[in-house]
Amino acid sequence: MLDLKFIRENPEKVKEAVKNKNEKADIDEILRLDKERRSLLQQTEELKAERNKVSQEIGRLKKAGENADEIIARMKEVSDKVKELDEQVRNVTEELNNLLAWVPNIPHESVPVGKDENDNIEVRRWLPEGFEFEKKDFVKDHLELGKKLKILDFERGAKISGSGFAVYVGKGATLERALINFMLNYHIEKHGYTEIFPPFLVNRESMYATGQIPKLEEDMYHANKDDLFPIPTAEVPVTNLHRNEVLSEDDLPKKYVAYSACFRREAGSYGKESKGFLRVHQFNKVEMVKLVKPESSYDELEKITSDAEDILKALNIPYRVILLCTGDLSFSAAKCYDIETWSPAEEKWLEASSCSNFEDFQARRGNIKFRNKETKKLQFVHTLNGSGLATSRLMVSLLENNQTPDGKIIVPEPLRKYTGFDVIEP
RNA sequence: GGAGAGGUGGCAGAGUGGUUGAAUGCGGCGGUCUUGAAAACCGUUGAGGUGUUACAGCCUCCGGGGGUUCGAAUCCCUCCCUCUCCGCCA
Repeated sequence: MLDLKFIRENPEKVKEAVKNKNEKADIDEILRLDKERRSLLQQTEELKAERNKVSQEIGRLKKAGENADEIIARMKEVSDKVKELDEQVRNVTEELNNLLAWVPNIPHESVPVGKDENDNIEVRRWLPEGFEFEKKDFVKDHLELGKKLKILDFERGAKISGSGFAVYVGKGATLERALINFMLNYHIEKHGYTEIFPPFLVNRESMYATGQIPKLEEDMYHANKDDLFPIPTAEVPVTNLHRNEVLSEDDLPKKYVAYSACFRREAGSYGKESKGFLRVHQFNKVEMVKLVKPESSYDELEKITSDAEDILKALNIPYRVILLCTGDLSFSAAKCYDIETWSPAEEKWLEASSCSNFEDFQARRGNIKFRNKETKKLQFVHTLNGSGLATSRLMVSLLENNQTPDGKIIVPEPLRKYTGFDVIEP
């Protein structure tokens, strides 16, 4: 959520952000409601001030045993009027908040203005030694590999749950688990994150705070009876750990890493991009979340991105880092890097990580503050998160890049102590 | 699922209709003392909104929402949450 005061004072900036992000929040209507609300507020507050004053006077009169019937009758009228105005204020405020919930965060000045993913900018790429883009004859895609090696079973996933659900079998399951453990331990030991194992179901307030609601509500699963949402990412429960809290400045930055399954309806997305692991309704992800002081959030964004990259370097997987343009930037983010890994079979880059700075957008929605030692004032923290990383797309690159001409998969060295085997063969 | 207790400021904890935005303690901040620190002592210390060049002023907030009343932390309704005991259960 943006500060209403900021919108009031910088309507053009906000409108530009809405336009550049391909959103459609009605800023003029917000300004109109804001004006109306403040005017109503002024009227009620004046009446309330009078009521408070006279009510005290009534108290004094009664204590002195004097008659106050006449004043009480007059105050009854004032009170009724206040009630009427309060009702109006309530309605206008609700309408205002509903609109405000649809105003996206403003992109950082370093974010290129653009329409869609075609305007994103590649900032760097990293390739293993001796890597070649040219497709080799023996290369199979992850579906074929998964089937031949009996480690992935999408047919049975579809049977028991529906399309877009994977079953990991045997060494495939072990490899998945190894990846998760490897990534968690790496971030804990080498990057100093604190591990969180969060609930996978969260309430509506949590979904609102991180910005999934209202805009993306249709993409979320929902347990109707209890109004709980299966999390689309561990970002939601972990960022919400400190919702409605005042943190000490000494506690910042907070650095958390969490494994979770992630659940997404992916409503309306189908076609080419959806085969096998490229788009699934449930996948595993190790997520990093940081709560930091505002002045350091952009340095922290670079760090969180490089923390994610370290995993890929350790696993020797080719990747590139993309700076998203305004049109491709998510609703809540001010700046975001995507990390894409190479799929030799698809011959394209697959998004495996997204590292974002939300500045105080989520913190304002979730009311996450800290006490600034210097100014002694309360201030919103800045929140960031980055996938470190999502296993599904990573698994595609991992299998495809480590396959041998005779159809085996060589397990990357760092994973072996977690898998207990070096190779997967038919 | 059943029975009971409770949700008050950063924390603990008083307060049951009229100068209570809220006693007291802890914590925080500032100071005195000290070579320095601790202890002790003194002072100070909630948030949001509106408004102002800046102050001031005013309004709201005692889990959320609604109601009664001239006036609500205090009374009523409703929802949520936490804890204890019992039951069921991976």
